[in-house]
Order: sequence, then C-alpha cells, then structure tokens
Amino acid sequence: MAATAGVKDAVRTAAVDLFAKNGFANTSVQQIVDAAGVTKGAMYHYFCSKDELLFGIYEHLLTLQGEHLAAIVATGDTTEQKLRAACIDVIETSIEFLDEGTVFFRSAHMLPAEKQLEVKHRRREYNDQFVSLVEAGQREGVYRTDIPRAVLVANFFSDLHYLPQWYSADGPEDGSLIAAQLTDLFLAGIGIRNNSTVNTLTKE
Amino acid sequence: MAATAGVKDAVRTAAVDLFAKNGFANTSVQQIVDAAGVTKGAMYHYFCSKDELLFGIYEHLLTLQGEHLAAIVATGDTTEQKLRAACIDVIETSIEFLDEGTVFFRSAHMLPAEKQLEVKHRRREYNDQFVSLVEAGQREGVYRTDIPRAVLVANFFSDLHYLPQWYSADGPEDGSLIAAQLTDLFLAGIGIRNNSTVNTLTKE
DNA sequence: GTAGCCATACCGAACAGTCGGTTTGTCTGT
DNA sequence: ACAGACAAACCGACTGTTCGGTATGGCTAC
Repeated sequence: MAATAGVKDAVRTAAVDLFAKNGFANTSVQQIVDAAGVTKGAMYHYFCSKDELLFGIYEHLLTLQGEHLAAIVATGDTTEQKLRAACIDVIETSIEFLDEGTVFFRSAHMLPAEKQLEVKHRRREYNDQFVSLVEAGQREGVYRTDIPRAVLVANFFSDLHYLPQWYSADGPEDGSLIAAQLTDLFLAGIGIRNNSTVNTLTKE
Repeated sequence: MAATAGVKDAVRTAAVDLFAKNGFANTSVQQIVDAAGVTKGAMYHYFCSKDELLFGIYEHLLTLQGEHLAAIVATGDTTEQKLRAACIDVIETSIEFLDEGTVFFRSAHMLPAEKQLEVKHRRREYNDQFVSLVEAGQREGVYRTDIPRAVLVANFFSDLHYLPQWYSADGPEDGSLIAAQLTDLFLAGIGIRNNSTVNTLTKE
C-alpha cells in the first residue's frame, strides 16, 4: 500500500488518519505501522518516538500557516485587504488539512511539556501578527474599538477550532465558499458598520 | 480534604479537575482517588467504570444547558430577545463550567461508541432548537439569509468550543461581560445591519 | 439492653491485558 | 566486510478492573 520509497510518508499519513479518527492515546504504534504496511522496527528507524509523530503534525501546520501569514503581511495591500486575505487563507488551509486540525486541537495536551511550550510559543507568534492587523485597522478607524482586541480575535480563531467538528468535505459546500462566508461574518462583526459583501466575494 | 459525607462528589470534582488538566487518557484511576482522598474500592463502589465518570460530565452539562434553552424558548419574548438570551446564557454557563467544557470538547472521542451517540444526539437537539430561533428571525426579516444557517450557527457554537482555550477566570474580564461581547459580535455578524449595542448591554 | 443478623460502605492486593520502546538478527547493496 | 534498512521477538511498566475480606451501624427478637 505504501509507496516503495516512502516509509516515512506512509507512517505519517497513517498516523494523522488514525489520530484524527481514534485520538492519539487510543492509537497504538502497532496500529499505525499496520495501517502503513510497515513494521515497528522500520518506524523506529525513522522516528524516535510516538510523540515525535504527533509533534510533526503541529510543526507542519504551524510552519505552513506562519509562512502564509508572513507573506500576506509583507504585501503592499491595505490593512483591510490583508486581514481578509489572512482570514480566507487560514480557513482554507484548515479545511485542506482537516485531519491535522482535528489532532491539533484535540491532542495538544498529550505532547511532552517541553514541546507544548514550543507549540504555544509559535501559536502566539501567529496570534500577535493577527492582532497587529486588527490594531492597525482600528487606528485607521475601520474596526470597532468597543470590544477588547483579544475578544475580537478569539471570535475568529474559534472558527478554526470548530471547523473539524462540523465541516465535512462530502458536504454540499465548497471549502473556499465557507472560508468567504466565515470571513464575512467575522468582518461584519468587527466592522464599524455591517456592510455585507459576501455575494460579491464568492464570485471573485 | 473530601467532605466526610460525599465520596461521589469528591471523586467527581477530582476527576473533572484532573481530566481538564492532564486529559482523560493521561489520568489514571489511581490519581483520581488519591486526589479525592478515597480508595479505588470506594470509587468502584459508586461508579462502575472510568468511562462513566467521563460520561457524567457530559450528562451534567447537556442537561443543564438543554433545560436553560427550553426555558428561554418557552418565554413570550420576541425572537431577537430569545436568541440573545440563549447566546448569553450558554456562554455564561460555559464559563461557569470551564473545566467541564475543556473535557467535553477534548475527550468526547474517548467515550464508548454507544455513549458517543447519545451525546451526539443530545447535542443535535440543542443545535436544532437554536437553528429554529435563527430561522424564525430570518422569516421576520431581521437576520441575513445570504449565508447557510448551518454556517451562521457554527460561527456561534465555535465560540463555545474555543472558550476553554483562551478565557481565564483570573483575567481582567468578567464572564458576563465576555458573554455580552461575544453575543454582540455574533448578532452583529448575522444582522441585516450591524447595530452595535454592546455598550448598553453591559450595563443592564 | 443485648445478642444475632445483615446490608452497605469501604479497603487494597492481585490480575490480566496493553503499550511504547529495545534488542537482536537478517537481508541487501556496495 | 560493512553499513543502512528493515523484521520479529521481547521487556518492563503501567492500567482499569476485580474480588475476598473487614468495619460500621441499624433492625429485630427476646
């Protein structure tokens, strides 16, 4: 089943799949290697622990989304364009890696304390960049200031957490459409006025 | 440490605490009974399994929030008043039982499949009642109809899921204030126009 | 009152199974 | 012959649960 060249990938794929379906603690190393079509010896030749398998999932997502956000911030767009692009991107990425997201939000506490700190730190970096965008928008007078920034931002990140719980790729809705809709709801909520733009957005 | 009369309560409290802090799978029965100041024998005299301990947490929250929502729906208020009250209540309840919420959203997949189904079913009941309120508001022309109801509602429930991850009781913000703010953000997002009312709301 | 009876509450050692990880050995290409 | 890539057997630690047994306290018969 696994590609001839690619024990690592086969193990990773199987691990994400099983972790998402049954949870990290309920998935044994034996189940993973069976699903990947390899043996424990092969797996431990490439990965030094089960924890590392889990941490790899976090690494991958955090790096990917961090790079995306940095690229968006570095453009010459307006603050509003940047924030919208950032929202759309992170939702679309979360949909693309839905299984990873499931594991991410459910099993972070299973990581060894040291790795948990690293994840926390890197998430904070993402969060801070995001907050900066909102702050800039507030200074420009386009976002409301009557609610703490932390609450405004939490209101958006919550969508990412919940996504793996309700979104189904088999559903009638396309990922990009959902991304546009959730982004619109968020921006409508934090805007000075509620200018609905979702109808034009979904066409571009 | 445990009240002289109350092995059950002592165990329950300790279990919620440890499950929230270390996760269900990482908490051994021995740890629970040690923290509760009782023995395993005593615990298994009252609870037939570790799973039942977990399920009890779900039962409690689901029953409580279900009753609250039913009471709100049964009032003679307008749809808008009902929806606002429902939002405020469920956020406040989630803050009051923050540890339970942590366990709820993180460890549901650890339940035996049969119990998982029951939880799913009862959550669907809550969800359906909530959707009905939004639907009524749409018919009355006060909520937008350009985004699927499922997305509108998911956008709110997501806040509940995320709450245990960022809200801290030690923080500067009061629970009721956060509830009003998050509710306002949600209602502003789904409203035909974005009428900010949070300033008056937090005074009432 | 008090002796006998019994249900309930509780104890804690032991069991049986599972798991992550390691050791040892084999095969293959160079 | 030697090193990297694996396979298979194995180990020690830990877990949820069980179960034989003890302590307590109320009820009944006399």
